[in-house]
Amino acid sequence: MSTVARPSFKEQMLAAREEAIIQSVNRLLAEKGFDAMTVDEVAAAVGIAKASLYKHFPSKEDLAAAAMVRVMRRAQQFLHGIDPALPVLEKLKAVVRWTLQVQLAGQMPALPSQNSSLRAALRASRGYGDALVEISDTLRAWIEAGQREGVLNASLPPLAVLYTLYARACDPVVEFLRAGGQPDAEIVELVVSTCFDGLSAR
Amino acid sequence: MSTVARPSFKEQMLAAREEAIIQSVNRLLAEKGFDAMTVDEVAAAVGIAKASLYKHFPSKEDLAAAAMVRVMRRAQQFLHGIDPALPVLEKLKAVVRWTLQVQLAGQMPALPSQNSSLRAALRASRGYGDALVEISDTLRAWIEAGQREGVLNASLPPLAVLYTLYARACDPVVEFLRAGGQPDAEIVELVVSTCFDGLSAR
DNA sequence: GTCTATAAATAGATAGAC
DNA sequence: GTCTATCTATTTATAGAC
Repeated sequence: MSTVARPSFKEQMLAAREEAIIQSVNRLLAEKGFDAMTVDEVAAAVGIAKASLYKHFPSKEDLAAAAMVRVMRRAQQFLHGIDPALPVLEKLKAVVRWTLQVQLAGQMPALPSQNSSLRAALRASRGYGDALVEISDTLRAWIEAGQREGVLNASLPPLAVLYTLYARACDPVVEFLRAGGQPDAEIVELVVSTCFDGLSAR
Repeated sequence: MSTVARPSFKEQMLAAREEAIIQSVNRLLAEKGFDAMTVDEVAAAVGIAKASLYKHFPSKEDLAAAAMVRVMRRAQQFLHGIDPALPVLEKLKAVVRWTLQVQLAGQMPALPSQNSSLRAALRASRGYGDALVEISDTLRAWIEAGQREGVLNASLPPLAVLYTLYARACDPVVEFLRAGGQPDAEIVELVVSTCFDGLSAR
């Protein structure tokens, strides 16, 4: 189809506009979270009228879901770009480093609170669920390999390891350390270190 | 003063009512966070009219701040009740276990988003700031002792350890693991284990 | 202090012209 | 598609009777 092979000028403009919208939403979701973010703020940040926003996205939930889907796709891209020859431990650390950098860049949307309307929208979103499943499958395979190889603690359920890695992606310790004046590069290494090596002496 | 030595009946009723309010606020803050919590919900949960709430607390921010101050005071009480003879590592693990149990009980208020009106109220609150300082001083002393004794990783800045412990108190991994069907007791031990021993094999 | 009723502001979402 | 103007519901907060 020609629309895939060569998007028309109008389609390119549309896509660019929607990308700009999603970027603003992403930043606001990271700053204040879904509940405190207002559609008026989004419109002001993008520089268009609120009614125009609603021509692109039918609701505030869809707006936020689109931003979260984009983050998930970026994560997928990052996973695909990891050198398969790397040791699994290095792969997993690279993933954590990436999520920390996204956080430090103010681009990691805050977790929606339980029973939020956003949660429902995400569950209904094909793109979000599919990406989450693919990412989880990839990470789980690495985790299980790491446990077989003896580089990861084999007494932990793989699911617990997976969730622990996910939790680092929205770890408030990043915000605490930044407020404490730590440089970004040190924050990344401190969190990677405490995540994989723990607080106890080795 | 007799009001301290023997509170009148009316004062006792007032305190009990305010305690009931704060408990409802605490639960709602844990469930939905400050922004998604409404004063109407609080009034409905307590079973009184909204206007009566405002006779006790002058604003939604004060309502939430009171709940968070109560959590901090509970934490102080827990710290004071820890056996001083325990090894520092056990003291710190006990603190983390306590915060995890508060989370699992649905009693840990969600962190207010940055630049929130609640943040400002907390900064202005004497009770909150004082409790936070006292708790931090106690924990910092234990952390530094642990590093001197060689039971804690001495290459980590004490502040980073402190913030890591604080972050466990609102760690989303608890919610993930619970959704994954783990029993509460296992969640506590998994998080304590990953926090102090890390994900890598030892 | 507790209530009912209401104010005042703001939220998400739409109408309709261009 | 973008805009201005507006609707409707909700939210924080208050007035005023008891």
